[in-house]
Amino acid sequence: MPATTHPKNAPRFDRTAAAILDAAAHVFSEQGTAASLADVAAAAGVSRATLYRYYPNREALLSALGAHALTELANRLNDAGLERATVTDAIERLARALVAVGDRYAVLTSDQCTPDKADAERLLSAPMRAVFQRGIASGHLRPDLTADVQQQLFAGTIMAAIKLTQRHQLGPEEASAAAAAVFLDGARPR
Amino acid sequence: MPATTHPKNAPRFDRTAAAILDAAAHVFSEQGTAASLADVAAAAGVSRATLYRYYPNREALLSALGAHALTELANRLNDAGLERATVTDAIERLARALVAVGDRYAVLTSDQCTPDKADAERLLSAPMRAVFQRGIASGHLRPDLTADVQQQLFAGTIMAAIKLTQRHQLGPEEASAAAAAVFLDGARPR
DNA sequence: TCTGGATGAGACATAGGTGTATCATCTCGG
DNA sequence: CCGAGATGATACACCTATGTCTCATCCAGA
Repeated sequence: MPATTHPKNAPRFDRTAAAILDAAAHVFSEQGTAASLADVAAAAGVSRATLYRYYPNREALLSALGAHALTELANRLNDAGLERATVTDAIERLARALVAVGDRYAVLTSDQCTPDKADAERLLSAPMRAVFQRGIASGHLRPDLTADVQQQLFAGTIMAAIKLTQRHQLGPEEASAAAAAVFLDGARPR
Repeated sequence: MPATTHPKNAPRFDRTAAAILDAAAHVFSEQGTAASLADVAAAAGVSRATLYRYYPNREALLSALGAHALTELANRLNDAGLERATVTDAIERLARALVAVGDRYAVLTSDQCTPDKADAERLLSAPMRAVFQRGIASGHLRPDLTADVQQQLFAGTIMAAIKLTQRHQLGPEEASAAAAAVFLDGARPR
């Protein structure tokens, strides 16, 4: 029973909850997480009172949104089978997954609004770090830079790719491919 | 007469103005541009009333800060002599300049607070774009990605480098070097 | 030393967001 | 068809930040 979609026949409660969450993702990614909850409610086609019935305060909404983003991303990373793939492949899949999810949740990374920091570490940071560490150990990634540093630089490239998609300069596919290509091989032709 | 430093013998007016601007850069880069002006005043060692005497409202302060960042960056880019250098050298100098200035003004990029968009274009975007366009034309940069796209990806790498310095994981020198190295040659060893 | 400009402290009105509560209305499922 | 739960509209108190104003004080330069 996939909970990722929002079927019409789902209980009304779940549907409005999801609608609010979607609206929050949309509004926050455009105006920043400081946007008024009134705007979120309006974007969800719901009164302000209803929003507060589902999420008693801003923190709860932000936290729920973070949890939603986290599980969606974790699912994609699971499906990607990072540990069974080449380091190169793993990084390309990582790029695809992060860009696909990130264009709606990128704002959440700047504000520390992770529902549970341990979950984020376990579901995101750890698998990613594993890829970079494996890459360095196997000689597929440069040994002169820490796994952590390379991960940060990769993240920066991904954020740029997300911006490119948000400005409609590139589709998600091309953007993630460009990011992975430049990160792996550089902007200089071989 | 370099205006970049704040000499003790400068008129008191200029000194406090600069102190407020410095404090604003510091506070905003830590708490985001939505931080309270009371916090900025406190960080500047100045009363709230005084801050308002110098900058009548938040927008004026933000605008002045943007102008300050812009001129500082423009000076560095001028000194870098980008057009007289190799594309590779130009990119490395670009990285150094952006990281050196950016760790205090990075916040300003997310919020559109540029004093004058035309100035930003003329002083920053244009020189940078020139480097990337020249690189593609001369075969020093990959031809399969637009100059604009490569510039965005480079910017993302720079933002990551700035974060690395802010977290004290790397010094500004190492961070900009790492960013330039990965951007130019990729994370994969040759 | 004297004085004018700069400052700090604080009061003040305003605006906007937040979270709570109430009540009438709607709507969907049994 | 009917009723319980969901919703919308609205009012409310509260808080925080903003921008303005006044007045006493301070300090540097003439």
